[in-house]
Amino acid sequence: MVTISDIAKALGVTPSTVSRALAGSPRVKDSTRKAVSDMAAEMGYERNEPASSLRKGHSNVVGIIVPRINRAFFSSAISGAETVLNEHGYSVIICQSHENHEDEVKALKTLRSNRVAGVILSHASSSITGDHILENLGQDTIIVQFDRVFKEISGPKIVNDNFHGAYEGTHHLIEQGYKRIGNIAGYKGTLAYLDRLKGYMRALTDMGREVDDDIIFYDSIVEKKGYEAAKLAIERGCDAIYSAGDFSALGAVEAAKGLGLRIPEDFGIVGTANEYFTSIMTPTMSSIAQHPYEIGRRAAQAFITSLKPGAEVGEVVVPMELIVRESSLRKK
Amino acid sequence: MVTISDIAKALGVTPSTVSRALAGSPRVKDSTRKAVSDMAAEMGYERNEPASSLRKGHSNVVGIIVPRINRAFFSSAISGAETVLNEHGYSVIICQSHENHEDEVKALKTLRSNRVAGVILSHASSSITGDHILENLGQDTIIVQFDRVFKEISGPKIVNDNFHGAYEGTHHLIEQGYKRIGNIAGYKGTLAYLDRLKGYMRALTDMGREVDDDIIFYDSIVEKKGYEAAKLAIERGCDAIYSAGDFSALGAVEAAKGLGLRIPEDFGIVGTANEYFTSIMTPTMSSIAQHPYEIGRRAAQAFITSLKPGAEVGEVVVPMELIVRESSLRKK
DNA sequence: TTGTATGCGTTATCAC
DNA sequence: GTGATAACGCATACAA
Repeated sequence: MVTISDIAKALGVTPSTVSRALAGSPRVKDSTRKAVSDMAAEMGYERNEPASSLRKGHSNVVGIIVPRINRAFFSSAISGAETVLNEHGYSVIICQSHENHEDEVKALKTLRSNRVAGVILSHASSSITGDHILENLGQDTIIVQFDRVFKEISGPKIVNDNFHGAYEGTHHLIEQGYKRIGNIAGYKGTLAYLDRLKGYMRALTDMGREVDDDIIFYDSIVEKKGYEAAKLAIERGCDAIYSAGDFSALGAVEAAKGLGLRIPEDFGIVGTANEYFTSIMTPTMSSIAQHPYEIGRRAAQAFITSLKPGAEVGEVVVPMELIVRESSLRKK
Repeated sequence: MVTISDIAKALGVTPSTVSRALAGSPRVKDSTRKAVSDMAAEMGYERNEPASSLRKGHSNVVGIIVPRINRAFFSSAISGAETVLNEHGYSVIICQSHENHEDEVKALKTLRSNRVAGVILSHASSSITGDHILENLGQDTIIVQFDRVFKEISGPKIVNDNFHGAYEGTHHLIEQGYKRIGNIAGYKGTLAYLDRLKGYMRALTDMGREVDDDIIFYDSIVEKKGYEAAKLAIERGCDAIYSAGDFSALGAVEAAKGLGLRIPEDFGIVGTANEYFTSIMTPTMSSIAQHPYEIGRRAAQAFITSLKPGAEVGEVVVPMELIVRESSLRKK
């Protein structure tokens, strides 16, 4: 492995000069810089990152913590973030919390141990507050939150425009002539779901409808729960459902079909996330698309921006987009 | 940040003793070890990984390189690997090659720069040989390949049992009474696809059928290509298709439907990968399931095993599993 | 079983 | 604009 000392010797200068030249310091002659970078290339020099990190007190690595990597939303967000960070010379360490608070704490400790320059995270559903985040990271570690965020932690937050997304989805169902629209609302504690709920409610009241708590179902947005919620909703007179997730919306489709209802004629459904299967199933399902890759990109950009002292990013709201398909299209 | 020196001072011993105690060296008194670990916990000590890595010459990090993170197969594999590696005290750096040879080389350089202990990788489709892998990694870096592997590179290789998977899928179609079975075969250069092709051929010959190159289609296994291939196959008299991918199989479904064929009565289809949508579409699609999470786990275990000098892992073949659904089930 | 001494490769602070 | 020097925190070879 070739070191800066090797380059220095080959060039008859000192390691300090090489280090400065490689770092692009203005305090080094242009010709020297050129000579150094040429020689570095020729000798196949590559910086020893651990040494650099030790000396500088932080690494060129950004940690990303998500509940699970193998979920379309998160893997796309990571993909977007990784692409941007690489362009800026940063690598990415990935940690999964498995929706588990303790694992999340462990991940934070690991990242601090590695002296990461920043952390991009979407917290576990079992993390109720963000205290552990600040406690387990260094003071100068940049924290970027996305999707699931704690308002009380300062710094950039990249989120879906959940309110308007849900608003549009619900509004669309009303426009299509559905009379009584239930809501599969997701976990009560999670901000993203709360915003979707608010959008749903606002759409109802804006259109002169009543909000009825009996047809709002709080729970995990998995297929099975969606099925159960939809059955109850139908019992309670609903002719449509807005679901905060696509999988629960899929469950709702099955419930409606099981009860002999035709979709969209008798029962309308709009889901959220625009999962791939929504465009393939029969009938195809309307859904509110999120843009996870873009969210990941924005999160990484927020990190890069935050590197400059004094720069503030704040909250970035990424639009969602209603994709109308067969499951909610009653009018022609 | 508390260091081993701080602990040493607090305990009246030297840093070396603390270092040894923390590393679990046998050359330290039990009582001392206990005192050290208690004090470390009390003071909230966490190892400075960059310092440790610099000293040791390698880090507690494993690099994973995949074409794209946001593909179900790879994100699941990463998830499995990450889970196992974390249990053994390793972190994971993720790199994407974007199917691009140059990006893959860059990733290897980055990982070497970070002095990773090992690399787990599935190469880009544009990497024809594995030379760059050895060239850009340290001698003692453990290399584990999975899914797409270069035989010429020694070390553990974790692969699907592509041959038997494709064999079973094809065999099943024959058993169901389909007469002329085409093949959407994937890229010609990739070993995994080649093995599927061999399985397909072997099933045909075992059952006394001819292999006809006119109904084997080599190309990317995306929906569009599957559509085109299936149209040709049908023109050429096929009444069934085995596809090396689910998305291309989906294209085949559309082609058959478009030509007025009923599935499975007139046309049978078996895909590969068992993507989520296969169980939701109409008709549901038979597919040969892979087990990416398990493959990731095995890859990580192979790395851990390879840590012990002298231990050899070699090739691990993970079974695939035919999931029969409506698209190929003609007999009752 | 513990202590002493040294160096991993880089960068920052001085001095010139 | 460049050089000398020190220090980041840890792990090991050697000595005791």
